[in-house]
Amino acid sequence: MANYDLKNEVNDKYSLRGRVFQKLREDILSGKYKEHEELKEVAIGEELGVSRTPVREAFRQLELEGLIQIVPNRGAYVTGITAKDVKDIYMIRSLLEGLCARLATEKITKEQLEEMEENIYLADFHASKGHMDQMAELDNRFHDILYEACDSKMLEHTLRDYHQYVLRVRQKTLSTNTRGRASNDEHRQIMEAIKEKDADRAEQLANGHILNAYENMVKNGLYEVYGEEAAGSE
Amino acid sequence: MANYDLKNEVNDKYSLRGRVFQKLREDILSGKYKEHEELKEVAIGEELGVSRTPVREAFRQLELEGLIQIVPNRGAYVTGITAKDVKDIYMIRSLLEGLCARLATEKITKEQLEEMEENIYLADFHASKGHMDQMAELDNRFHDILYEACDSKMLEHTLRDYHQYVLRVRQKTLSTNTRGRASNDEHRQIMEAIKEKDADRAEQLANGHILNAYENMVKNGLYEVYGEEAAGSE
DNA sequence: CCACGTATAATTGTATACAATCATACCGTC
DNA sequence: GACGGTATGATTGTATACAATTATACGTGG
Repeated sequence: MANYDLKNEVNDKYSLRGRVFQKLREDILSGKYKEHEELKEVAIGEELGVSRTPVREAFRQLELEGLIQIVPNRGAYVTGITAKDVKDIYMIRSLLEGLCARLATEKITKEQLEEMEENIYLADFHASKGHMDQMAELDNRFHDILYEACDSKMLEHTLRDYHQYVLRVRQKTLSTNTRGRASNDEHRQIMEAIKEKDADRAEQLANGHILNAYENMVKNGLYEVYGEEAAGSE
Repeated sequence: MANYDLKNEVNDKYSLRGRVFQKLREDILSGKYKEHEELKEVAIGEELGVSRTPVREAFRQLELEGLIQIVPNRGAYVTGITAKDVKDIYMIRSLLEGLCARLATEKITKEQLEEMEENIYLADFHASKGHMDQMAELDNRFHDILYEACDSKMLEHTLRDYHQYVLRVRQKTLSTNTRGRASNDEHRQIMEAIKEKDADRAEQLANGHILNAYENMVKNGLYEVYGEEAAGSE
């Protein structure tokens, strides 16, 4: 559980610790540091041109974010995500995104609804052009809007955490054109339910949307991305 | 999102940082440090007989746990929880404890089931004697068993986080004898559903159990505990 | 050749020194 | 007297020095 004040995300940009934190998070999520790789304080410090102190503090944060694991007097290791973890996260997310959509039905602002509409419209365009990077970007943004719209700091934060967490795995999942289109269609349906103030339907759709994303991911070879361990773990 | 390896809870006992972290968490949860109170690195350090370094690292962790908020170059302040936050947490927990109970129906071990049974039996005894401290303890433990039983590291961790978080507020909520008994009865029902492998019923019961706990809390004056801000915030 | 123990190197844990930032109080000016 | 600026103190941010712990390599004895 982390960082309930989003302002700190801004703050983090202005301290060395914050920059180290963000950099390491990005590098772990992007796969630069692989699972079980050891992160050494001095090495990271030298690479970023800072001393051990901010690095250590960043480590402590990364540990609580679940991205690394610190073994006392030994070191910090990039956390392994098992296939079961991923499955569990999607189960949890399914429920919570449903709740989020339900709450958003009541609380969403006109501006947020408009941005959603634009997002979906744009995604249609990029889908037709096969622009996969933009599709992924828009997909992320759609969910972000939903998280904001539910007007619950707690829920928003939890969902962001999970969403960010699975990005490690998702990576190229959306890169099949068919899923990109289907996903965007589901976004549209969710938006329409919200627009029509049908909270139950919005919840159900958001629920299914996450489960579909998971199904698709499994079908398209999550197991190749997170090789041996993930496949073998359950 | 935090500390996915529970071994670290053990580790924490053996480092200064870990001890500082635990001590501060306890003190915040118990109310020794009140909302918006400023925590100063040197003061805490002197009080615990350690230097600023472990204190700072503990601060970073507490921030990610949502217990304090760090303002750069200013200081660390105990986080305020609004009434809406509490409500949202209970909504989220309701869903997730339901999921947890459902999963536990499949995965629970014989030993866990036995401990549950014992827990409920003991709670009956203490309820009849009016031992409120023991009741609270057993209540916590019941949920812990459930979290373990679902056999999902991710879900277990998330639920623990939230559970711990609301302890700040809950404090004396269980101290009405009537809720203590009712709560334990609900525990029994959940356990029986799990025993009979009725996952749907277990989920539904766990769902309701959390919502009931919330209802009761509101009725019994959450607003007195978390005075002005909590009451005014929504 | 293997097992065990010791020495050494590498790494983390902690303390402290110094730099940067922010709040406060004081003083001068209008 | 009010406003604004500067100086001073307090507090956090960062770097570095030192202590403790752990892993590795080597050598010795069996």
